Amino acid sequence: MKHDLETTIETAARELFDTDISVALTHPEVQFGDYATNVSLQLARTVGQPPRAIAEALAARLREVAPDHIREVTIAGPGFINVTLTDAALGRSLAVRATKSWAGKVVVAEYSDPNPFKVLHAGHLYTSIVGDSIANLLEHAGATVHRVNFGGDVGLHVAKTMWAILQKLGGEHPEKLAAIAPNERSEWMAEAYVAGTLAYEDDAGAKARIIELNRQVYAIQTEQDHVAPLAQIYWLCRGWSYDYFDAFYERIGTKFEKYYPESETAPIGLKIVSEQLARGVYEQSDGAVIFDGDKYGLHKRVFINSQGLPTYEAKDVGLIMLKWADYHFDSSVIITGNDIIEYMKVVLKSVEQFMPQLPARTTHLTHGIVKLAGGTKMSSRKGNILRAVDVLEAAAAANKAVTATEDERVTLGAVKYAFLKQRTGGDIIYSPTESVSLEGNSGPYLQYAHARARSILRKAGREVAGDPSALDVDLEDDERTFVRKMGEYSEVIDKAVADLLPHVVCTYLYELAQTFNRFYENNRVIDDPRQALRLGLVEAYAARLREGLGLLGMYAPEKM
RNA sequence: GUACCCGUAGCUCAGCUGGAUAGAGCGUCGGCUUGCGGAGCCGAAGGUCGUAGGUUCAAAUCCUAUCGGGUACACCA
Repeated sequence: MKHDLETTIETAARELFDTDISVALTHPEVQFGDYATNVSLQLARTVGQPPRAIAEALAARLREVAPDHIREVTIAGPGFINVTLTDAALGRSLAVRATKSWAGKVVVAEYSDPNPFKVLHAGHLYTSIVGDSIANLLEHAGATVHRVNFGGDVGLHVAKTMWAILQKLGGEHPEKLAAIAPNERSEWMAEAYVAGTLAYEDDAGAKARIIELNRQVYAIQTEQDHVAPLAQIYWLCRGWSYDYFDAFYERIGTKFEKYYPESETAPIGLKIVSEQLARGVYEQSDGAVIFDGDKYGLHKRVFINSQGLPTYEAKDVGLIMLKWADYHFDSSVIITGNDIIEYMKVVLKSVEQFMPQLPARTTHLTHGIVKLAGGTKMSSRKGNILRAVDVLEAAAAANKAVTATEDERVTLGAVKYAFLKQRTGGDIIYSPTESVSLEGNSGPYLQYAHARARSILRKAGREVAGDPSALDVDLEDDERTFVRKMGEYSEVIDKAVADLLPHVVCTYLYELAQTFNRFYENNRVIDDPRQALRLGLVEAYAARLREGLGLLGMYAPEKM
């Protein structure tokens, strides 16, 4: 309907004024109608007529063309054209589905990216939730999405943790690891990382040993050594980290089909960068291999250090190659923090020099960091971080205090919604007491709204629901406002998918629930003469809430 | 220093491919329950959209400058 109207106006503009203009209808405030456009204001200059005159001419044409869809066309203000649909046409808008704009496309979505041997902090929770929702949006639009994860199972952070582990064990004694209970492992390793990092900074002897351990860990990987005591400790603790990640992802309801450890991408990156060094893409500088981004308005970065070890840059080159080999994707979406925007530009620019189709298919989406209210900055280095579990537990405590229930699916919904309702890109201010609120514009508000709608349908019984998209009665004002809001659903989803912005869904669902709550405050559904119609509307409403919450990775409860 | 991002109500944020009186939530104050789920609904107070110019019939939205905050800029990830 919307698209038809836009085309109609564009055609009319061409015929009446011999001019091409792209029309994008908007939803004005209810008082003005269902759709509005300001094309006549835009055309006034080129056409050389007053905007209201242009509007009148276009309005007249609209009235002729679609009398069965349009109830009224009015001109308002300086020259806005406002269109009010017939109730039947408005009802038909409920049957419109979101566009399958990604149908048939293969997408690799990389997000979360925690490092083994380190703790999962609030930022990982945030990036995982955002990434999961974006992947959901792509899937909903028809894409085949492969969710993958990238992390450093080699590197200095591993060596730091390993150093402290050796201290704790009193040497290379892998057998002593059996004494660590499974539920204590992640905490035990997190402590080791903090201790190792402090030692690296404060103790020259420890620093030298850690650097040596770093080299040894690389060697364990390249030689696939599973026998030496140090190697046994490494593989066991590495496994603990992945177990810990899997448990966390299961808890928050996301799942990856593949981890790409840096140990796998590093040798490939090293090989590719070395090959392309010979072809002049990369160059030698002070003993290292760099890419000179200055030529492209970017900056220089080291891909292979002067010891011949691949840096993160080369590992990322290897990752791109592996993803391509594994999936031959139409699109690769990488979701990370803002801090690596410039870094990623350099890496992609370098790959563009020898495989231009890969960067062309890659989209780097970024988000801000999670800040504690009050401006405290978190550092896993110092150990004064807000861990992912801390956020979940603070939310659980808030939920319990308000509702006396402990449904983790509701708690998780509160956290996810609190993070997702803000536009991706900026920093998130997290306050344990306020951010994860259970009222107002919050996850539980929407979950409660769904439970409430389902409750109405349950109470009414199964025989009553009709198909509101085929309604043949005139709508009352409150009903009409409600239907109109529901009719926007597919447009909103299309927009969220086009921009890959989950908060668009959040904003809409909240407005939708508010619209229903206002309707429900003043109108009966059950035992009303208009029960059949209204139950149909409630059913359509509940379906939208459920689907929309699903896109956000949120559970839509029947009761709560 | 260079580049990029951000500055909208007391707080946290929508709105930003220019358009009709700048919207929510929280907080504050005041109402609604002998009714299908009150985690709800209604109302009030609260804003020079950082500042100054510019473009335009029209600027929170585009351009320039400036102030403030953040991030990134060679062997960490």
